[in-house]
Amino acid sequence: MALDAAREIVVQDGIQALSGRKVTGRIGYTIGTLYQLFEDMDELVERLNAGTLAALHAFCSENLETRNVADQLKTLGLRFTQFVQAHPNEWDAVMTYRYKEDHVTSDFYAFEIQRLFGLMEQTTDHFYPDQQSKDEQAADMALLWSSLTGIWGVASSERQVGGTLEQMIERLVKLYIDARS
Amino acid sequence: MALDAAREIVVQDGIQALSGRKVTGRIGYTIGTLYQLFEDMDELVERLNAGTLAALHAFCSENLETRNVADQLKTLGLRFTQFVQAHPNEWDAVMTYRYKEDHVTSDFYAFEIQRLFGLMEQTTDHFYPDQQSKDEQAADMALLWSSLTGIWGVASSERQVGGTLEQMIERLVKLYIDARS
DNA sequence: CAATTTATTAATCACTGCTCAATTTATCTA
DNA sequence: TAGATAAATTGAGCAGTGATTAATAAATTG
Repeated sequence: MALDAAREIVVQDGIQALSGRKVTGRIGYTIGTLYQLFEDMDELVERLNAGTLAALHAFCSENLETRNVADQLKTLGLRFTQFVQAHPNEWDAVMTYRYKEDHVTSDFYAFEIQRLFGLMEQTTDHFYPDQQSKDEQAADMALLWSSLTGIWGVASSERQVGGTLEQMIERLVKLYIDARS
Repeated sequence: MALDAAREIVVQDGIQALSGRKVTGRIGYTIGTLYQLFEDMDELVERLNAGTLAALHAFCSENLETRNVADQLKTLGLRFTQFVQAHPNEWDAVMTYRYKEDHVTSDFYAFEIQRLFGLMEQTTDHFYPDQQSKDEQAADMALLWSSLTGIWGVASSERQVGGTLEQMIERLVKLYIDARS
């Protein structure tokens, strides 16, 4: 219930509008109860964001393997764009929420990130045929993921430098394919 | 005085530790005075961050043109790394501070961003010889800048996926050069 | 000197995350 | 069923936050 309410608030008004009292108020409880459920707000948001990443993975991975290999990465980029545009505030929460200084990433969150990396690796395997180039691939995937998130940051700051989110992601994918083909 | 004090706080304890009362307390004033100087905290932080961007530009641009053209972009990437590592909290403030919903970017801030873009264009001009490819270049610069910021985000989340900041930026620059050569 | 303008204060408001003793509700046992 | 134990829930309270504003203090005028 708490997580559902939290997601509702984020979807409607963004992560900035999320507060513990709003969450509990929405489900007919008071603030104290929330801290029986979660250690702190960080944990609540981390669970919320893990759910968003799971939804992104589900959306990106459906029927992906049926496509021809060459276009899989482009499809992945396009689907990422579509998901983020369909869930702007939830994605904003994933990208911009700042955890406390001493926060350590939970396993369930790391799992979702890992799963997304796996999806990217799966679509780029043909660029890295031999086994010893797997480190190269991992580094490239990290680069692609970094760029993806960076592009979102710039594209969502409205100043419209560099074109739309879709255009920029398309450009990134093409740049990568040009360099690795 | 206020901006200096604010920078001190950010340098020492990070943007999360910045508050209006801390700033004014440090210079022997009280909170009310701060709102005579700045409309709100957004304006204070924006001026602070503009100063950081100006310092980055100064550091990146010195003696850059004396180097051979082919290595200028690599140098730029390396200097970015050095600056960010030397000023982690100030750069974190630039990257992670979230302005209010209705905040519009000030001219002095846009100027600093534009100046950095100019520096990048200057080092990549040889990839875009004819005039009609200038739009391509602008889009590529936005992509590079986006990726740079994204890399910082991933590299600074300590989980050390994808290597160090320096390694990832080097990889980005190489990828770009590979694709555009 | 007196009037006016400017600078500064500190109380106040509505929030936030978080804690914890007290209370209520639910479950289990004799 | 009655009583004891356990679990769930409350809400006041703390220490902060950004922002406002009437009152006060200081500086600058004519």
